Amino acid sequence: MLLHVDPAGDLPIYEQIVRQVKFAIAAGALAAGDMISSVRELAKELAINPNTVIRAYRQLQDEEILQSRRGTGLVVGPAAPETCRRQRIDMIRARLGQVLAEARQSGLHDGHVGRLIREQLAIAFPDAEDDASQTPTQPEEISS
Amino acid sequence: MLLHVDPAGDLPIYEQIVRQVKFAIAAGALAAGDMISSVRELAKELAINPNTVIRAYRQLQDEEILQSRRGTGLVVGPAAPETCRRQRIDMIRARLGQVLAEARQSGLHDGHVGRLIREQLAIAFPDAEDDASQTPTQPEEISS
Amino acid sequence: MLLHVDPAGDLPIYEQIVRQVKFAIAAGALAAGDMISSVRELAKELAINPNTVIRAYRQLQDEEILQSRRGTGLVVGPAAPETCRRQRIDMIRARLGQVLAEARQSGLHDGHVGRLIREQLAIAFPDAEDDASQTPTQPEEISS
Amino acid sequence: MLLHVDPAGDLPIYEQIVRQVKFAIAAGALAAGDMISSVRELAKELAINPNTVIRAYRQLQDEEILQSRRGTGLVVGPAAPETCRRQRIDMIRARLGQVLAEARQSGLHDGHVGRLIREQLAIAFPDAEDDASQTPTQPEEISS
DNA sequence: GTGGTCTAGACCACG
DNA sequence: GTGGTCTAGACCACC
Repeated sequence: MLLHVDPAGDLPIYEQIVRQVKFAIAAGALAAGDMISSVRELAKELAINPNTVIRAYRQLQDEEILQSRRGTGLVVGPAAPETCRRQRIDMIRARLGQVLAEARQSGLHDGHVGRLIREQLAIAFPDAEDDASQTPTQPEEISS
Repeated sequence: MLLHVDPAGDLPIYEQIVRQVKFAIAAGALAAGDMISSVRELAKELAINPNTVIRAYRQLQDEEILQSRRGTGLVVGPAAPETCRRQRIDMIRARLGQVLAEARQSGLHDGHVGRLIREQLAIAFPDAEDDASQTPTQPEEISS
Repeated sequence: MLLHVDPAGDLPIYEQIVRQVKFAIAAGALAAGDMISSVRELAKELAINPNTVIRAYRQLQDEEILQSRRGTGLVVGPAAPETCRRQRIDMIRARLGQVLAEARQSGLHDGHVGRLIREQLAIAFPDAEDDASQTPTQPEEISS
Repeated sequence: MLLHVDPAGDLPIYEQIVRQVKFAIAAGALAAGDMISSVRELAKELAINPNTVIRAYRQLQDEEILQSRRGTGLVVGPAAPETCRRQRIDMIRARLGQVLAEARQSGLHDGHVGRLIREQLAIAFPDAEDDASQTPTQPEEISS
């Protein structure tokens, strides 16, 4: 399992693990029934304490993303792929909603927000031919 | 000053105050030179610990958004409106960038993201005629 | 908060805490909005490690039984009483179903099972006038 | 031998085997002197580790439910049927006592509990005309 | 004072 | 080998 954590990030390490496992499942890198890295393995790989991994795995079990096979290890649950794909959408939607609501609350006009979105979209998805804004907008200054 | 605080929210209370004051200034609800609620007043109004208000005001002073006027109280600094407007843009831009980066990392295609953006934009800015996507997009289902 | 744990019991200590808190809420000893013993307090009271209490409290938070008020402590969530009362019923129902199913699977006749039930019922509810069943009780709804 | 094991269940696999063998003997499906599946056979049939079967069989030998017949395999011991029938009663009694005690501890009234019992009884023993209790049965000995 | 995160290490049951 | 529980103690942010 190829995952990476940043001990100095704003999210707790265990949360970073939880999210990355979910992303891996959502993206299909882990399928239902697959075994996941053992606690000790992952702890060594990430150079963190096993308890931190245990905590992440436990949360995933509580959400029924992982299932414990006693004495054997943890496997991806049957409903996990669908759950993870759904959660991913919901999370993005919620966070988009938050930031847009804040944008409005702070007095920003829709025009400004649209420009900001196109700008960031172009950074995040450079390969896509600017899909949300196929109008020939000249890259004007984005000011207050 | 009409601000509202959620003690169960994900952000610290003092941070919520800081942001809302900045938003109020950016939106023009508070102008340079205006006086701001006293610590005791605001603490009572929001039913929170005065120390929390003090901490928020102190941070605003450190950023030169507020200025102490001896014997009178705190007033909005002369450069505050411009500062707040600039910060607001930077913040929205940064958060948009974050959420879009995560969307990509989680394996979402640009098409999905575009739909989600238009969806949330329509919620946050219901009056604007859907500005970031002036193409005649059919309102298809947004699924996985 | 009057709770008691048995470190030698079959259930983990943290689980015992979780259940007893739920029982206390279901029974009305703790109402929505009430603050709960602090982690350190309870840990000292029960002579166990604070981490064990934290784990129990965290699980209760995950189930939205408790809510965290940053810097203040944990309070009983608004929906907790109803949730706990419902869970209590569901748990008893499930365990009854299990043991009865096992009784049948092991070849026990309904007559035997009936006798065992009356016997244990008389022990658990000695004050109730005999077993709860030979009266022609109208089959009302089984609710909270 | 028709037994079934759930690797994700709450009981250890070896315990599940032990119980099911005992149940089969108590119910008469296995009689004294009958041979039992070999370790390898059962392990293959259940798709589990032979060590797990060994552990289950060993426990059954320790309880003198099974006896080793040199060069032949394991057979059901002479006293096994009676032992299993007795244990079955004791187990059901104990578990009933537990769940009823918990019901009381959680603040449930005897009326609720009575209803729950009748409800689950009707599910577990659908053929018996309602619950076994409203007949004035003389409290005979509870034997096999 | 409060909860929250992380580390370190012991001990156990299970397969 | 696997996960699970518990202890001990450090450090942090928040109120």
